[in-house]
Amino acid sequence: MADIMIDSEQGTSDGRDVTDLVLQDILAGVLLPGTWLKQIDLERRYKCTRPEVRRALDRLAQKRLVEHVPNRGYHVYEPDGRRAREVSEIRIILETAIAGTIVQNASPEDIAALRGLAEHFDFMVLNGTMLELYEANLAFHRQLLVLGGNQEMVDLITEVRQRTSSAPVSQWRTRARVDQSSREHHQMIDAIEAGDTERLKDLVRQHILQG
Amino acid sequence: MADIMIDSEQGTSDGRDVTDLVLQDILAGVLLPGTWLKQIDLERRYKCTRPEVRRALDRLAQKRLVEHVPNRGYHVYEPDGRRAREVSEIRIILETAIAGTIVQNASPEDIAALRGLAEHFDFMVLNGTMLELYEANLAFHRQLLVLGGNQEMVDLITEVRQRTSSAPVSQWRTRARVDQSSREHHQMIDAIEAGDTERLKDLVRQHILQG
DNA sequence: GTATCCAAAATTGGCGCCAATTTAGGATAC
DNA sequence: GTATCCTAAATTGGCGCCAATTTTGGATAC
Repeated sequence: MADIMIDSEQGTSDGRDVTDLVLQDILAGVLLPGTWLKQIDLERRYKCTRPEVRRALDRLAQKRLVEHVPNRGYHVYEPDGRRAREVSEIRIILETAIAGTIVQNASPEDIAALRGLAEHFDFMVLNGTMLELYEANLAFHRQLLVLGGNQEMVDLITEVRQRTSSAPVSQWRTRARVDQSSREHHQMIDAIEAGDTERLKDLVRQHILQG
Repeated sequence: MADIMIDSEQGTSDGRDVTDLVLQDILAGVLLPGTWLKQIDLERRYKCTRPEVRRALDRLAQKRLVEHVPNRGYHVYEPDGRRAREVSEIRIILETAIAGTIVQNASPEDIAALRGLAEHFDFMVLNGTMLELYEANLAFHRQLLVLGGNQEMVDLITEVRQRTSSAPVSQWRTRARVDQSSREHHQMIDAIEAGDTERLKDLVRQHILQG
């Protein structure tokens, strides 16, 4: 079993549990696809106990972000093109289906809030870490989806996005890709403001397929 | 904490893990909404160890079928009308979105297989336990969804259906409801055979809203 | 240099145990 | 009869430990 030494360490004292911390490191590209996650290494890395590590790994395995191999341990799943395509298809279906409701529901305050989040993303492009960028993107999209009025769908899409290793490092490989994401956020808001459901659908579709 | 004595017991020797067994009992209405699931009771019921119980409960909590209350334990979630409606909406969106692909992809062999599963459901109406009926229904719907060509969606919908306490006992309260489900299965197959996508969509919508 | 074997080291898996917390029931007061 | 308090019993939470399994690296043979 390959022995990957992990340098930086984070404790669990900030109220986030180990599952979140491991997930962050997967999404940030620190724990690369294929990496074996040794329980004793994770204990040291995240300054936590073995049972906490085990629970986190089991949860991530249930979400299929990591795979459990009995007696050998857990490793980060390799990217799977089929899964990524299928997830994108699901997202397009769901997110375009609620476009009309979003347009209908959006108040001026909602639109202002979305603008704020889109601008926060822009700020993070220039000033933030990759993870901060990812979280700003997620915050924007959650806020957008909330306008669809189906909380289960918001949670489901948020969760489904994590199912593939569409880590930030692979999602935004170039500055041009990041800038396109940024433009599309603003264009989505414009479409909502203009009450243009079809335009919003097109933008959502394009945005998801870009990633 | 209410003390619910559970009579029947099942071991884990048949290869299914405790998570599945608990889930079955929730779906079968044996473990009712609101029931506190005491770890030591589950150990006895399923003839397994505490760590196995804990893992199962954590997994079910992650799926939001049970709620974890720190230091008090886990209880089965009460039915939530909002969640059930939202889940139905999600299912309608997804399952009607792939209706066209299902119609396109279905070979005569596929249609025959679906007929077999629909007939199996009919058989279970007359001869099976509630749980067997539930599983026959699930098998039919999975097979139907597989024709949509998106494996992630099949798994997702299967999982999402479990998110609400749409237990068999509540889904099919009357024989009339069961019979309607049975008729609709066959009508869906007829629509697929006839290449009638719109008809299939209507039936899927009606079927989901009925439950 | 490559293949095989073996023993030590490393790691996983899971059990037992007990501290921490909650519940239940009896005693007491009003 | 109801409310409050207290204590024992019950239960949860989590740690330590060690058996089981795998990996690693050195020795040996070809």
